[in-house]
Amino acid sequence: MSTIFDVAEKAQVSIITVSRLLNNPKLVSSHTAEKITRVMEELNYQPSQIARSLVKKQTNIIGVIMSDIKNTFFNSWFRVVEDYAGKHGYNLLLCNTDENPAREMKYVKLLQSQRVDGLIIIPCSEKSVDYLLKSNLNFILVDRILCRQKTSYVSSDHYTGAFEATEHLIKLGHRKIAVLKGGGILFPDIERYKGFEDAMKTYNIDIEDKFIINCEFDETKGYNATLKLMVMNTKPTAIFSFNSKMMNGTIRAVQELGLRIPDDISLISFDQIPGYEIFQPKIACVIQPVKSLGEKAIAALINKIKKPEKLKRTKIILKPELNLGNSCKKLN
Amino acid sequence: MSTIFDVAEKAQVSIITVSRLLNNPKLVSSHTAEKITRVMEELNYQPSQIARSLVKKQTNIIGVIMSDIKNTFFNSWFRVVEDYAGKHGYNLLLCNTDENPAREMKYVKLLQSQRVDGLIIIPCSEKSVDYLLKSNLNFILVDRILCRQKTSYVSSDHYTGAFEATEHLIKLGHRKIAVLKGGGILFPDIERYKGFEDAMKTYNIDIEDKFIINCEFDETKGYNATLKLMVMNTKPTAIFSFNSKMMNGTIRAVQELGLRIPDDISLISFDQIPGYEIFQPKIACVIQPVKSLGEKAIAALINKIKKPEKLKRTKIILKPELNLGNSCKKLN
DNA sequence: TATTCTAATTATATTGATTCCATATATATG
DNA sequence: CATATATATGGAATCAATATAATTAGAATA
Repeated sequence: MSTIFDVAEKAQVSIITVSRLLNNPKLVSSHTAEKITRVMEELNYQPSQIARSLVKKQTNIIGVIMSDIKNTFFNSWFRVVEDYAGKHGYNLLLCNTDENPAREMKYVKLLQSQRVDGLIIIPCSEKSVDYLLKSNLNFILVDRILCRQKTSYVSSDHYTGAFEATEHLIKLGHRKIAVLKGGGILFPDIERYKGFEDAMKTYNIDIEDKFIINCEFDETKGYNATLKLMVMNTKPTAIFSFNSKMMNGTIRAVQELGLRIPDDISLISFDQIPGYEIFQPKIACVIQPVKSLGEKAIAALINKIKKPEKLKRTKIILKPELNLGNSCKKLN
Repeated sequence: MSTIFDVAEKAQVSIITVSRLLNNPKLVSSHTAEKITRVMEELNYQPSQIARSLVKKQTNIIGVIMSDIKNTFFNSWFRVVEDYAGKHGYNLLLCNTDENPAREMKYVKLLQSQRVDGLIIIPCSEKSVDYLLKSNLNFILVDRILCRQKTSYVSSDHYTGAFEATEHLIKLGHRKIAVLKGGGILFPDIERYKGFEDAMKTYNIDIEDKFIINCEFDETKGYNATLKLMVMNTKPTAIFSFNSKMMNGTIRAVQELGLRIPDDISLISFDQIPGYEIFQPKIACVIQPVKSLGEKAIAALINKIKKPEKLKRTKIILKPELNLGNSCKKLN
């Protein structure tokens, strides 16, 4: 790989002149500029971002830490972030944690070591966020609000999303509503359950413990839970899943049992299931504002990077949308 | 952000001792090591990969250029690559081109500028590959073989995949087979069409021009093409789509027309459609060996980075698998 | 003609690490 | 006791760029 020295030597100028042509071409005479440009092309020269970053203390790289890019919600979100970042001259180092706190911490330190200009993180552990707060890295949380008093964040209103989904079922006459939830550790999980709980309370409906199942956002566990639910003496009339993976499991189970949707069981879920556009019935779902979640987060982060003196925290909560589909039956 | 100087000063040692502790701890006395470690924790010190990279001429970053991470095939593949790379100490800079050659070229130069140790690319343009060949960057092509005589690559056997899919239809008695293909520019598209063509020739079946439609791998175009196909005087009995997006469009169209799969029309596609596991009927498909495509590519690349003297090119072609599903009808 | 100004170019220091070589101290060997 | 060896530490150069300040040359002004 050729360096600025090689270019300078071959063009018979000093390295500063080459550097200046790259950074402030107006200050170089057109004759010299032409000569240098020719040499740069001959040598296939690309300036080293490494050396540049060392002096400038700025890498033009933003780190992205998330759970799993295979998840439709996350990869749609990521593309929004990438496109926006690209337009502003930033590139993205992508790290998937699989909700593993140790892996998350490892990645945080690694990105700090890489001297990324900033960090967008969909965190799974408070420990990494604490660490980030101690470091002086610019970062913004997405989807999951932790250390609420100190951090910048952009998130969906999980509470309201769940409240409205539950209310929708209640207004259709459902009383026996089962919930497939996570382990109660992640922020969205907690908020969603609160939303469900409050909706039930608002309409004076008792929550039956046996209908509330921790499936850890896992497809197979959703499948098993559904099988169990549907052989109970008093079955639920509706199942509310806290993500699309568990809903996938539910649909498989329901089909295996030969039940019809929504005639035998009503279904509603957070996030669109894959294949939503194609298959019948369309499963009702709470849709998160992916585009805004991406754009507002990356915009706020870049803003923070460029104007570090402006210290106001970003606190954005976006309302999700309820998509009714045709998987919920009106009970008489 | 504190530096090695800060640590050295506070611990009252020289910077080399600090550096040595990080790189070869055995050479530092336990007493000094302890002292330095304490200071590093106090200062929240993480060594600068930037400075390190400058001296070592090695960044531990691998660039990944692909079409679109939203596509299931690509994101599954990416995770395989990331997990393997992570285990070997590499991080990934991800770049999505949306099949835009200009964007691809921009990213190639950018990654060269970032001095990535290597590059995995699912290319859309021969120009970028030519440029890479002129540069001395380590790189490997995935899925799409370009400049075959000079490059390293890992790809599916698109030809055989398409041949076998076509043969499957033929053996079920289909003669009027429609094909939804791309623009005939991308390598997999060309190979797949050859496979289809050769299968038809092998069984002495004429290919009808009106059944071969360029849908540019686009869902809406697949939808429109299907609508058109199904109102022809002589309709096809089967549709073979070259990717899952166009198949999505086909399914939507077929459902809108009130046709049953496979009774009224048989369907087969490259790649699994989203929701494959859940919905009936299961659409027959050619499944590419995602895991191998990822692992073999990243393994070969890392090998090349670590042993640059070993100059043998990697040339791997992996056979895809035919998944029969229940979307193809046997004609009598 | 001397002086001032502007445009074009360059010398030197700096960034945060590693590498290579040198040195100091302590212990072992003859 | 002198010398050899091992262990622990440090000095200076280096990597490829930019920043800051300095210098040179030519044109404009007094």
